[in-house]
Amino acid sequence: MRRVTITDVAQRAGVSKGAASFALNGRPGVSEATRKRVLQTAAELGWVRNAAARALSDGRSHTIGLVMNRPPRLHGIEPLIQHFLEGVQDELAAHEVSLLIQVVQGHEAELATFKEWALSGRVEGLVVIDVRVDDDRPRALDELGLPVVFLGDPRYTGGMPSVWSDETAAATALVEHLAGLGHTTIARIGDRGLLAHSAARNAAFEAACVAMGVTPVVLSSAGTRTECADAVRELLGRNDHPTALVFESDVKAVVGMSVVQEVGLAVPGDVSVATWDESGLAALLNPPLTTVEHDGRAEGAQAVRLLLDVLAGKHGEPQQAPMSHLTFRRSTGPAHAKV
Amino acid sequence: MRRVTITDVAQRAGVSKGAASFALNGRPGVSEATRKRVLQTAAELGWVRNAAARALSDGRSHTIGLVMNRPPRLHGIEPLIQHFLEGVQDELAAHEVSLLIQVVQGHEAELATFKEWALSGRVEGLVVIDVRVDDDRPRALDELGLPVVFLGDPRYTGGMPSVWSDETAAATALVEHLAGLGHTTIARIGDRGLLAHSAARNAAFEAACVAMGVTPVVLSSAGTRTECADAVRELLGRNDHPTALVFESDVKAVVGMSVVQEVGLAVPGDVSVATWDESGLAALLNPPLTTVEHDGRAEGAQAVRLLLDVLAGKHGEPQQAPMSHLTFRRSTGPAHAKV
DNA sequence: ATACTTGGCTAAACCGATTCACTCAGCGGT
DNA sequence: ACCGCTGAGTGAATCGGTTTAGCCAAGTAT
Repeated sequence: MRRVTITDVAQRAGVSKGAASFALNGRPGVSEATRKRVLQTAAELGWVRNAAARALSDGRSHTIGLVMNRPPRLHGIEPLIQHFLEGVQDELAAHEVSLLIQVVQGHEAELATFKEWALSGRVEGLVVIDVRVDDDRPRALDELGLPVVFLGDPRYTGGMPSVWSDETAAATALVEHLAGLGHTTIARIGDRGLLAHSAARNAAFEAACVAMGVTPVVLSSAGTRTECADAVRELLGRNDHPTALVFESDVKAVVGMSVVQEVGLAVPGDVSVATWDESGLAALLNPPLTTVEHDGRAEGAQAVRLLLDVLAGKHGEPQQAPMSHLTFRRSTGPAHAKV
Repeated sequence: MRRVTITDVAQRAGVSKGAASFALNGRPGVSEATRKRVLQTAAELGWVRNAAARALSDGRSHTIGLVMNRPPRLHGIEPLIQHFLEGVQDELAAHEVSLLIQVVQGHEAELATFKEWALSGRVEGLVVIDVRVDDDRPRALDELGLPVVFLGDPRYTGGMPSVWSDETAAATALVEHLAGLGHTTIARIGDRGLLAHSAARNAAFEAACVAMGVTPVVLSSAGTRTECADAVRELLGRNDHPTALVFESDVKAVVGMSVVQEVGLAVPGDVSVATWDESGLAALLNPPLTTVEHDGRAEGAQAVRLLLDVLAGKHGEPQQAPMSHLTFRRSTGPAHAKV
């Protein structure tokens, strides 16, 4: 059984191909009566627009791209990405745009994908994640002329359109909470590789500590879970080790807490633990974790809205994502060992 | 700057459009000298084949699809899926085929996506994951006539092409290990919703227990992490509670171990713990987890190879994935409480 | 009554590739 | 010298839409 084309619909409805196209795309040029008739015959015949033909003729692929360049075997897809993708798809579906995802390994492969996509016209725009502080993708993409929205601080994207979150408020609230519990040395175990959001959290954390008069220890060497474990082991081996640990993600917090146990310390008795980027695990652990949560789904939707605006020719200023939110749980408690 | 088309390349190389196409696609019909000249000019001009035009003219989209219908807010993308996607992409990249991913919520939305893709010609074939024991997608896809490879036991796919793993060997080895340690009641906390691979594991686990003379307790109600925690809490509250717990994934094992601690029991002192589907977390926990691992990446690549075979007109029998592998770690130990 | 607009529609060009039906030159065989 | 054959290459049709130029009838202004 042959596929139904717009010509079939037009014939059956007794109009020309062009008129059918107008009707099916909601443009002026046909009477309401005709439009209705065309739409109905299309439905009857089960017509679905051929994606390739449309892309070829209107010069737009109606597809946006996303490259996941996450070092293999290091971190799994941290759970955040799923919520993010859900938000992306929700928003795209509402506008009948598809998402092309490419999983690559390595920076070069990522840039090559961008170039191929741009030149083959496969995507009209990109959402770029995992912005780094020394990121060269903004420049590369600017050269390619491919519309793009970054997920990260505009400071690192050359002012190109982006969605980012100011972590100051959450970091301050978290540090205030811990300082209030009597902690005087607090460590943050961040990612390796200087991801922009990680760097922003580092800075916000450090500033908050200084403001509260506590000593910050900031580690940015824990990209992998193994490195995270090693970092915590080293931290806790110090003489005056920190009495509170703040992690970059809940999975890393799990790893960190294992190390705490392993060296014979208790949470929160000896060491308090908190984390960013929680994924539904925090409340179920023992003890439940204090977390800074942000809404990955909302960010995904927001990024797509911004990208679609840019594609529609609007300006596309960087936008701030919804504020992160702090939830207190039992993993943080009074520091009694010292003070 | 206009995009470079094949016409540009043909003109510059002094041949017809048709000849250029032959040359660029490695088909007979042009001399070696001409082919080389065309390829070189294409490279010089930076020509990249327009995806839409090619799809339209040769009637193939050179794209396969994958729908992720994972209930939102329940489990995150369990880590396995990332390795799987990596394998998929590796294999696809080698054949210049793209991957279209759609994240949907709900069964209806998934079927609608299949239909839309089939009718719009957006994808040539599908990889379908998370096969359930009562899955109606095989029938639906058969009706649509869309080539597909399932990731799951062929019993549940109506014999359509699939990649699946026989869990018998791994389950037997695991149960033998635990029985050898003196455990006489062993529980398996599986997923809700009767995923085919989960059911297969249940069955293999149960059979192995019977063969070894130990009492199996099989729960299939722990789809979400919360449900998993509740299930474990209930299990450990029983009079003669199981002394060994086997989980469906490492993240669930983490949740389960929290509950074990919470009720004042120790791992592996009072309760042994093991898990399937590990994602790099198992070795880092305290204690490190005994695991049944399988190679998601290899499975992804294998599924794509099979699908490409099917698309090439070959027959496509169900295939077995590489065997799972058992790794012993400290989370499993002797059962001394009873026996 | 004539000219000018406007709404509704048609016919044809076009997007950029692939593919098919041919032509043409050169070659070998008889 | 003629015939057929083969390999190289051309030109046009084609895929299924979108879009543009233009036509016609009805309505409005003059």
